[in-house]
Amino acid sequence: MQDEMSIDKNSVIPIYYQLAKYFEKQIRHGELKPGEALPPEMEIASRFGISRMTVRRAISELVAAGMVYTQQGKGTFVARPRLDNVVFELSNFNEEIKKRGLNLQATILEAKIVKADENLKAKLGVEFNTRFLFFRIVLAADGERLAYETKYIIYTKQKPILESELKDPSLSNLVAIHSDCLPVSSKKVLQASVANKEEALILGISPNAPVFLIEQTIYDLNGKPIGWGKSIYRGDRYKLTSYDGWYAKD
Amino acid sequence: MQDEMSIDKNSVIPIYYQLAKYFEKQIRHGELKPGEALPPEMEIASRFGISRMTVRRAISELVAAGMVYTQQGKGTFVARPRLDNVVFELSNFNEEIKKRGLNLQATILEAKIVKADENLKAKLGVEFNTRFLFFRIVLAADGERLAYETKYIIYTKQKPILESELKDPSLSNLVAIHSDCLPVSSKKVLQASVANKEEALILGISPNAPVFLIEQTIYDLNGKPIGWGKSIYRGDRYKLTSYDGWYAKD
DNA sequence: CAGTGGTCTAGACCACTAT
DNA sequence: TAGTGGTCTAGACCACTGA
Repeated sequence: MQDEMSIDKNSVIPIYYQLAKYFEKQIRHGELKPGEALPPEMEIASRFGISRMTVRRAISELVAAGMVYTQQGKGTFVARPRLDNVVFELSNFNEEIKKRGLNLQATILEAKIVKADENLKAKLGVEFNTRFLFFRIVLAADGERLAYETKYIIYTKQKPILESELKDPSLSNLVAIHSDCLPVSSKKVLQASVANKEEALILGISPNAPVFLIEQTIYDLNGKPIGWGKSIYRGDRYKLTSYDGWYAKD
Repeated sequence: MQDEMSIDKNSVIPIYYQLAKYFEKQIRHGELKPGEALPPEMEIASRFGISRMTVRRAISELVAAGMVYTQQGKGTFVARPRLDNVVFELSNFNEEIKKRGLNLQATILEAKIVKADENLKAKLGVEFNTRFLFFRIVLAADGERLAYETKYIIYTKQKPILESELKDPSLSNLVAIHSDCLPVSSKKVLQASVANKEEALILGISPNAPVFLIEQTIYDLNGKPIGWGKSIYRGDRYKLTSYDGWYAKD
């Protein structure tokens, strides 16, 4: 029982962090198995000679990581990893490309100010005459065209539009710059689809080739839609990956 | 200035929770804008007549929600909502269908014990003679076939396989039941694809119709793969939705 | 009832930031 | 140097659980 040696109270590393890592290691090594209880908080505190609040801080880290759960009046128990929550992360396109060391290129096909038409009115529920910044861009990495994006952004300020702004395909930034609205939430819908003729031509793939279709709507503080976009990603060049359970993060 | 009225110290609702909601409301109503500072912790504590630790607990809730961030030595500031992290959640297929009030049906097409072939050996890196439980199922809702799944699960126990077990298409449960390994992490890769002839026939769609293809690998504590599965979802019946930013959760 | 986790206090010292 | 957030303590009382 050299538990106490695992915690250095004079270290620059916080005690709660050392303690959390100590239990995390026990769990990862199988010394504490799912369903088993951790020692009571007071026992941990006295065993390591630290305060109960510090123990609780450590446990709250493990709770946040999904490795343990607490039950009032009963104790703290090792959780069973949940692997059935499918969470796919698609990092920002720009960042993703740059991370791979590729040369990102954004080509603006069209950019203009438009008034809401029937289609947009239905999608966003805006008044008929609302003005929008509309543009279409193609994203390419090392000369290969990968994505085609069509976007509408509410346009309330009179600020001129800089070409460089359009090359960062982040809807929320553009909304922040060109409207008085503050974008606070966003809904995206991802579908599997096949390229139509226009998309196939623009992306240099054959019609009916598989693509990801992402529709994004951006909302302000009041839940009012203030931007809409559609993105087509080449299915043969793009994958979404999801890691869950107790991923390592040491 | 009736701030103090917003906190009821005798309520059953914890003070830190009331305080967090108080600031959340200020932020949502635009009284505190992105970039602006919250009052110093000590000032909040004395203004509401509570302890600084309780204030910190409240702020940590807001930090976890992504609504504020702290900077040591400077202060606590309202965050700008991040809307560019695309995170698609696909809840467990069973739960999703049941939530919609549909009648879920799982049909087992095939189920047997197999030894690892070259393909599986390459994918999972296991020894040649490892035995696997192999099965294929079709998932349908109200008579309509929606998904087709092929799964391999390491089979170390001699337990008989119950038909009902196979009807819950959760890989991790099956691994837990039929192997000595503890599944702790999972990797899933989602692709846009088109149905091949076999898949089209089984799902009752036309060949080359768009589908989601999800490959899942399950790992044990040591990072050793202990299960693999491939799922085909009808693209015309399945969408993934992502909400981010400051979503409401009152 | 004893034992557990949940909340809260009133201090303390520290590291970091700005002036 | 003054002001901020980060960590930690040694208590306290509460709500919930199970024997």
